[in-house]
Amino acid sequence: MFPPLRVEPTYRKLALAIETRILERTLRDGEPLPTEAELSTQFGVHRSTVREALRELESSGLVTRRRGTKRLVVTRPGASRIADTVGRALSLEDVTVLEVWESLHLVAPAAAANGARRRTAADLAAIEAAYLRFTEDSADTTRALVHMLAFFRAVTRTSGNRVLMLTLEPLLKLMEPTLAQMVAGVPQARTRITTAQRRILEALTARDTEAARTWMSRYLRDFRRGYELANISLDQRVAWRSSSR
Amino acid sequence: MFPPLRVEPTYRKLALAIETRILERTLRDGEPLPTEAELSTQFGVHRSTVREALRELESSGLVTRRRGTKRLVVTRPGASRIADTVGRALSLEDVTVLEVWESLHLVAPAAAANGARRRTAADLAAIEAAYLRFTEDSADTTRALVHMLAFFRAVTRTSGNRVLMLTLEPLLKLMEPTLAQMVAGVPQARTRITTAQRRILEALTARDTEAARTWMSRYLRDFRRGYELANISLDQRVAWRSSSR
DNA sequence: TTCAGGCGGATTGTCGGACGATAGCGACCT
DNA sequence: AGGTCGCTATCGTCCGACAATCCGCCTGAA
Repeated sequence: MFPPLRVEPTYRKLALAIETRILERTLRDGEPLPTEAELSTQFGVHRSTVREALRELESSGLVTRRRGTKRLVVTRPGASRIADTVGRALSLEDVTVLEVWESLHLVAPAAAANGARRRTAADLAAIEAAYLRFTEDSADTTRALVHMLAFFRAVTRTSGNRVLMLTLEPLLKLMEPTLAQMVAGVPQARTRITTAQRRILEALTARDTEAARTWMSRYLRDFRRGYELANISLDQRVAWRSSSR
Repeated sequence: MFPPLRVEPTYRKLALAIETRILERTLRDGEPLPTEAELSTQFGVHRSTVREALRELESSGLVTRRRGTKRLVVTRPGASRIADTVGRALSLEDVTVLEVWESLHLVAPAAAANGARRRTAADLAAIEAAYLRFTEDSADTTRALVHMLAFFRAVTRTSGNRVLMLTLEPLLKLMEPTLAQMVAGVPQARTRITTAQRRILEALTARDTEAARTWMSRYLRDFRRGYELANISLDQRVAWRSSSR
């Protein structure tokens, strides 16, 4: 018996070849890719084929085009791109708000606890900045939302674990719409959020692991309570709008 | 002041248009995409342009080609594709084994605890199957590894949280190489793994939330210990080989 | 010297068309 | 009914062209 031999089309081989170069750092972050014509002659294939390969790489975020520029440059697929990919996948799986909330409730308190040990002064400053911005802008739901998310990110960053950060991002993006609904619909939410954020900040400042964990957990449980008050079902599927990027 | 207007190339608009149709379920999972020529005339663009858009969708896993077939069909980007994407990103971020281990140590025990409440008989059967296969094949490192991962997946599935499952997958993929090294290098690992897996299985059977959490946590701490014994540094970057898929 | 502006070449985006390979499908034969 | 053959549609790749525009260079003015 022979293994089913699979013939990959040229554009895929090409994409894989370039991807490999990027993964092994032969092509490094920020470096411009060769021009299409150059790749075309180097690999001995037609430019159309090269372009198909490039679209593949572009879509996976390994190369991007800086705004208003022509050449493609090598990039690392950042958190926001991953969030898009994962968010889309989760939304297609009909994942519910509850599942996302559960996951957030798993990640964030742990991150906070970790952060309480490792946080630096700079970390604290970033968190406080987000906190302050929230208190200032809490009237405007849209802005408030942005600052809430920033708070989560800042706290998670203190954990020093990039996997957590990358995991967090899609969760936030998926929570965003319902969260906005909740904040808009529950007047008392803003003060509760402020309190919780302050407590978390204090705990991190004091390097109090357990307090950080507890308050973050409480914070998130409050979300859940807010959902009930705002009459938002946790069983609804997460919303998703594909970002044009 | 005008907002910097961004002109998207046609292939991107096209990809976005089709993606939208998929996201909103106008094009459903399993359905074949129209042919390139058809799309070309429908959208009034050249076939090359269509193809570039298709490569983009293909790369993001929204459409795939079944083996030995011509037409592209609409698909949901499954766990393994997400794992690829995330794994690649993490590896490019120079994430360390420790960070991945930490994340796994965060997700898996929680999943087990959740699972202890919700697990069905079928879940248990799946877990036991993985467990038994491991005990049988534990001599062969490669096979043993596969069964270990299957065990994780099965346990996580009981949590009923698809976000966790999707989160787990890249972690496992990233742990795999070092895990293999560890299992191969530490003889006593196999019995310890067997014990831990049995305990976890028992806890899930008994619906004992805390025992499930504890044993899963212990199991993972054992990994860490095994790493030390096998002289594998937790500070090394995770390995990654791009899968041709 | 330095900076604004203008010019030309290089590069990308899109198009028209062509052609071989082969998957899919139906007709045909047994 | 089951299997085989051959046609056609569709994909993969290529050739070449052309407009838009980004980029770098050169020039002229302050």
